[in-house]
Amino acid sequence: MHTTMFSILSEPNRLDIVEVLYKSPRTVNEIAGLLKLNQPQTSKHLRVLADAGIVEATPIKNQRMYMLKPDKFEELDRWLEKFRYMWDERLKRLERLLKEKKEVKKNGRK
Amino acid sequence: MHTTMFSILSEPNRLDIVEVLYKSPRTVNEIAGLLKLNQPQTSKHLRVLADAGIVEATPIKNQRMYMLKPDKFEELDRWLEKFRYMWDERLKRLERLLKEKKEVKKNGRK
DNA sequence: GAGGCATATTCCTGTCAAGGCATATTACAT
DNA sequence: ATGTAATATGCCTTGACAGGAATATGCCTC
Repeated sequence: MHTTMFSILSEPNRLDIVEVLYKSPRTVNEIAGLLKLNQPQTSKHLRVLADAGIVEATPIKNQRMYMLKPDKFEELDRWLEKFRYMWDERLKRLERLLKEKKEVKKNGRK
Repeated sequence: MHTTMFSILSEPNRLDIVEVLYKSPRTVNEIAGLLKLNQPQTSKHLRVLADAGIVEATPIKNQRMYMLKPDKFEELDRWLEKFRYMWDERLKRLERLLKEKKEVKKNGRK
């Protein structure tokens, strides 16, 4: 279900975290510092993100390095694929082409 | 901001509405019927979707025909673009290629 | 193994948004 | 103009969830 992905990213701070991690992996305190969040809330958001598989952590020394996991984004991308027909010009051209062919057929039958 | 798009689609019934409208435009009652929602909540959800520009209605007789608007989906798609590097194999191949070129350069300098 | 950072968890509180139900509005037909 | 079907809005209650502050846990270093 995509609703979980959506609801998780609908929280502005979490979206910001994703935008930060998209540039490079970060520790909790780095994230908190960059986004001016308190450490506890940062940890909480990261927990939510991690539970959803959007993010993963690898321990390094005393700290935890968080980074994005591709899977959920890929999933979302595949879902969006369905709607691409609405604006994809190549597809529109294809449609026009098919229409023309139909016309030709019609005229041919006359 | 994409948070609005996300928060709107995080509501399961609204996502369902989008999935229905993706197949074809529908009137309010049709949607309510298909998804077994009460008419008032359906109207409310449609209002939210319309206010966000995800959906638009055209009056036809006594009813309102709702359909998807491409813009927001396109926007979302462009946003996702940024993350595509994470799984897109073509890009990974490209990266490898660039790396190889670097190596060649290095060796050439020796 | 004690002290010190880095991170995680808990409890509390307030806010916000969805559902249910009643009702209002609009557009059409006659 | 009045009745009627289609849709929209208002009000209320309830549940979910984010932030704040305090505290707990984990993991190094010495």
